[in-house]
Amino acid sequence: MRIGELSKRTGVPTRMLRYYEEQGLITPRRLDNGYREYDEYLIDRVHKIRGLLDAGIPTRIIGDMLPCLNQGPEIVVTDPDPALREMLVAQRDKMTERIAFLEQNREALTRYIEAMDIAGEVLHTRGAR
DNA sequence: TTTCTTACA
DNA sequence: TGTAAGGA
Repeated sequence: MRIGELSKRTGVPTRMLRYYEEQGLITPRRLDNGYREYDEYLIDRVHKIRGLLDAGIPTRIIGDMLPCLNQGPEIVVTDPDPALREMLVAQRDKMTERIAFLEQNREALTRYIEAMDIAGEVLHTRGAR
């Protein structure tokens, strides 16, 4: 498929798909006319990239992680890189902090929504509109 | 019509 | 990221 279809199927703007390519995150083939040709599996890859990006992980590290993403639960590491390991541990810790932060905000939202519902109940009780 | 590259906001 | 230019 070409970039337009991949964009529709992943919800990622073509602009970003070209950017990911620039960063070495995806490498589509080229058609004779120079158009990019993407394989089906890249849809999943783009989704994973989005997930990591949304989690706040820089594209540079995502590039290092990519080989792990394509493998299932049984990850096979051929060349253990101590430096990369350090980066990933640091990223994981940041992610943990982020999750805790999000949980707090989720609770705050829940409380506010409840307050709104209560206010709504009052209006109904009064028969107001 | 869709995509391409480059470049600016 | 969005958008514009100038082609194919």
